[in-house]
Amino acid sequence: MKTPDSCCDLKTCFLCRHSFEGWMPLIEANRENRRYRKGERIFEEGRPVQGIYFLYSGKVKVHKRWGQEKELILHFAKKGDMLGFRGLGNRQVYPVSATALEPVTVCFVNLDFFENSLQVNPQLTYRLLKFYTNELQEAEKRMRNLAHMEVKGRVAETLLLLKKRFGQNRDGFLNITLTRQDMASFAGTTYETVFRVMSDLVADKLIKVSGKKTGILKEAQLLALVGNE
Amino acid sequence: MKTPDSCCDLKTCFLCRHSFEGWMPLIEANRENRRYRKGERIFEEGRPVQGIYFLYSGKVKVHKRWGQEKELILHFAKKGDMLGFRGLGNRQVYPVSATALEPVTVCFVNLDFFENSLQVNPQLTYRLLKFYTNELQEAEKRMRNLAHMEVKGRVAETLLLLKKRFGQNRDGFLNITLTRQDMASFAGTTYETVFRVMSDLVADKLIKVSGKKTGILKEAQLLALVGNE
DNA sequence: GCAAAAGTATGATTTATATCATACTTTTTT
DNA sequence: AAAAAAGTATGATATAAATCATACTTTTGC
Repeated sequence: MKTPDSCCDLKTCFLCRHSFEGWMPLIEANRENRRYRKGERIFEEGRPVQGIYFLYSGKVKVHKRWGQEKELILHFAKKGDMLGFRGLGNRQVYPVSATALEPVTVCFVNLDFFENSLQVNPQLTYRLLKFYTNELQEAEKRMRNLAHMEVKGRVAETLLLLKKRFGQNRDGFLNITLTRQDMASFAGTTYETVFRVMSDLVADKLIKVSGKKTGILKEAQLLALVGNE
Repeated sequence: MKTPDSCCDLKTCFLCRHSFEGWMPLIEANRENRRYRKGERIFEEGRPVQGIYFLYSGKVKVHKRWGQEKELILHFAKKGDMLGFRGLGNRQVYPVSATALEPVTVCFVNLDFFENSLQVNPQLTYRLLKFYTNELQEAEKRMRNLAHMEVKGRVAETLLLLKKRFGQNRDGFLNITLTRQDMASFAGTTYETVFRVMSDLVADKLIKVSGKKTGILKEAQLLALVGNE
């Protein structure tokens, strides 16, 4: 059942990296491995916070609902990322959902244990604080972009972010395949518009598309579309 | 020079509230009172982070540039609020600017001292972490709204937020007056559109406007415009 | 393995909202 | 106190992007 990189080694996750040595046995005692199939919810917006998840394999989207129909994807998570930390605030419900984009394995620790870990490991709290600051900066930058940048720029930005986060393989395709709908939900637009913008980008040879794979050809020119940061 | 509520009393600010007793003399030694006139910059996006500010009087807008012309206002700060904390991340530059909307007094502590305070006061770090979590939740909620909510809803939401943050006086007017441009920059739209939407709201008797004062008449109906959260 | 559901591709149409233009008023600066 | 700058008010026009409509393809569930 346990494969080397789909299970906690007590060394790589954020919690383990920033807790003091003596705390490890407790982490080991409190962690729990979980698996999810593609499309499965890891946690759901509005539900009470259960705990924090550390992603060991597979990719996950973190998203927030609007009405019945629409959603905004806030984050694409990969191996090594933390999930559920957005729920640590005063309201003890998840403000977002997380859904597996592929088969996923996580290490789960419940909220009480995580809170205890914070109390006992000041460095963990401090590191997490720094992490949050960066998240907040990112969020507010994207917020401004949603308010003022036009769709083409936002799609270009999305592609660049995907390359940065997931990289491209030797064929020059992104190491992640998303539906147009997910691309749209991240860029804050509709899937038809994503389709049109990407057609333009293909025509201009800034990107290539083959089936559901997308590759970035001219990063600099995409960056130019994003404009002044 | 020192008036009772425009100067640090070593009790009310976030730093003082969450530091242990013995740390107070150091805070006292390291704090610095500063004043700004209306329209003056407290700190500027892109500049190296100097430190953290605690607002003692006056109102402040926190905003982020887009290109030459446009900006998005992220936050309206008032007495008791912290400023500059968005700059605590890895990049040691302010990701936003802060501008006084009225005459302002702040208590300033430099970055090194604030970082030391975090190291020495785990409870301060923990409290700040909780604070950030809530900020991140707020930011991501607004992000989703900018992506999917229509302008009328965003303006309604802005008015409700202003009431919640600043309250209304006995005449039923908000305790803050903003230019249409600032309203627009917060709602992520143009000042002409804000004007039109507010005209509608006045016509429907949901709000009242007198000169530059705005009052909310029917909160429930404004909330309905915002729609499902 | 087949049916149902989800996703893709595209053109036509509509609509919300930005932009432009202009006149007037208030505030700030000198 | 006068001049300049910033903000307000409003209508006309333009446009980016959403919505609608339809056909086709791929994936998923039973």
